[in-house]
Amino acid sequence: MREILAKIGDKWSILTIMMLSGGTRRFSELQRGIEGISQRMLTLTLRGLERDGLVTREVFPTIPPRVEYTLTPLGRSLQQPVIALGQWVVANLPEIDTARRRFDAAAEDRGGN
Amino acid sequence: MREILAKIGDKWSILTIMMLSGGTRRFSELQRGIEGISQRMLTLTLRGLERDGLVTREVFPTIPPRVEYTLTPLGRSLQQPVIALGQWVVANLPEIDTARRRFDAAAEDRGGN
DNA sequence: CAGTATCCCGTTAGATACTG
DNA sequence: CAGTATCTAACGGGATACTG
Repeated sequence: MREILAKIGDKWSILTIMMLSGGTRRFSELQRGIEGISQRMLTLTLRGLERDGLVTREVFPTIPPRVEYTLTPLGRSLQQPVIALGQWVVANLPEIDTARRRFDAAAEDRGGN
Repeated sequence: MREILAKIGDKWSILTIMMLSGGTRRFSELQRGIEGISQRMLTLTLRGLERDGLVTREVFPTIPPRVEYTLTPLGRSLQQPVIALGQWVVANLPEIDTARRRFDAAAEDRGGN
């Protein structure tokens, strides 16, 4: 369970699932949509999701090549929780930021590093 | 947002929040409840959650010392999404496991190392 | 009890270069 | 386009020892 949570909860996995919630996407679309992800990490993330049965990978042998990723039914069942989490983060980002500044300022006062 | 997700999505944070969903807990209770966490990681995780305003830390200057951790309102607002995620994992663990074995077996066939 | 302080190693992720 | 391969710096996290 720890291991599954670590994988599902992984930031790249969450962002990828959020992207795929909008429907089938190509590799390059995902990379453009997920800010900051490297080619390597996108590949590894997609392989992991595929392995866990959350995503299917379909290759079109055209030139140039084209690969499409789609959520499986299992993957879609994960949408609700994951999107809820994502929305929570977006909604509460300002409050977290404030809390951090307060915490850091207090640490500073106590003789911060 | 990436950074917040990375922190929230962290396995220890999720498990800690799940533990604290049951109410206020002492340091040692948390350590016993979260299987596999080290003293160091529990301390670091709690500091992070405290910094982000999700958890409060209350020290009782008794002998022996006693420290209690409680979810803040912000932390409690995170309960729903986090617990939903945890429940999804528990509910779908078998299916994920099956998918993995299938995937690994297929890789094996294709000459997987 | 509830930490803090070190040491240290394995994994991870970013950058870069190459390919079917 | 959609990867794979390789190298390396950074980080995570365990073990251990010490303390208010």
